[in-house]
Amino acid sequence: MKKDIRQSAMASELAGKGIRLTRQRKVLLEIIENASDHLHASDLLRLAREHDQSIDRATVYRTLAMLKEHGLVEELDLLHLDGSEHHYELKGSRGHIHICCKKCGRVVEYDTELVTRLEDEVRERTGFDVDSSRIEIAAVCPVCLDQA
Amino acid sequence: MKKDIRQSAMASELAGKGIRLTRQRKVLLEIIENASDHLHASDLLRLAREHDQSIDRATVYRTLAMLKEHGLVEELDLLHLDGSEHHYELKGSRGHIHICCKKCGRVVEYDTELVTRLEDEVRERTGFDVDSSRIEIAAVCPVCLDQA
DNA sequence: GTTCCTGCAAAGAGTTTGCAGTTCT
DNA sequence: AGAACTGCAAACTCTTTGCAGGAAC
Repeated sequence: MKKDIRQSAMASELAGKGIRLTRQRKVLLEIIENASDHLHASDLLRLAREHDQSIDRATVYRTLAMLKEHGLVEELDLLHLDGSEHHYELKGSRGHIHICCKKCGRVVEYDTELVTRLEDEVRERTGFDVDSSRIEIAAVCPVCLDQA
Repeated sequence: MKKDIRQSAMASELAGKGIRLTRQRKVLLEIIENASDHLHASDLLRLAREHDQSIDRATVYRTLAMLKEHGLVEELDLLHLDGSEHHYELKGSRGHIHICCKKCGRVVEYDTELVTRLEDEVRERTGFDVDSSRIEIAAVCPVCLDQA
């Protein structure tokens, strides 16, 4: 019993704004929702084409831009440790950090209450109305440390 | 009495590594050291050409890459709120946060002990050897808030 | 004098856009 | 029916590279 993409949080969010759920977008949303990694546009295009050969690069970029604009995905660049493409992930409620290994390229996520603390402190001390934050750390992972 | 660029921290750091201080690099280093803003490559090129018309784009990119490699400048992208160019700033000892106003594009820096706390926590809890961190916050500044 | 660095020009990655036709609601 | 969306192809922005000559140490 496969989950219908039309019932996902993303899709209903979009439906409410009069945004059409096309065949191509169904494929893309499904991939993004089930992705374990941080995809970039070319990953997404490749995966999408496994389902539908005709999906175009432009559609992928336009869909990502649309999702970003509606606050459903977040753009990362992971410190450009792996080329200069942008990576995308579902926007979650809790703020988290991306830790990128400079040697092997592995990216792990880390949750901490300090992110919220930081945002609160900025809000209080600077008067800026904080919308979102992006925290990326360049490091060397334990596995690579052992090999050094 | 103008400060000699050869005595700057950056220049002596480079001299120690056998890196040549060319006419072009003197101009670029001086601009970067005195910059109040976060420059991007095209800013830097434009400013450099006011001093020396013949400086080439490629030299600017190569110099920035060299400085980054030697840990003298840091690359930022400021959440791509203002196009997709990379911004650069002198690498300071203390970690700081960049807060970017989504309306007017203004970028302010904010220092807090929480950055160090965060890095320490990541080190302890994940076993990653933290090298550097980049924290960027999208927000609306007080001035723009008033106008809303 | 040798090695490193430069300008030039061309290529490369990643992304965006205009347009004519198609699909969604 | 009408607006929104798509594929295609071309354009565009930012950045990198090969090469032959020039400058720093």
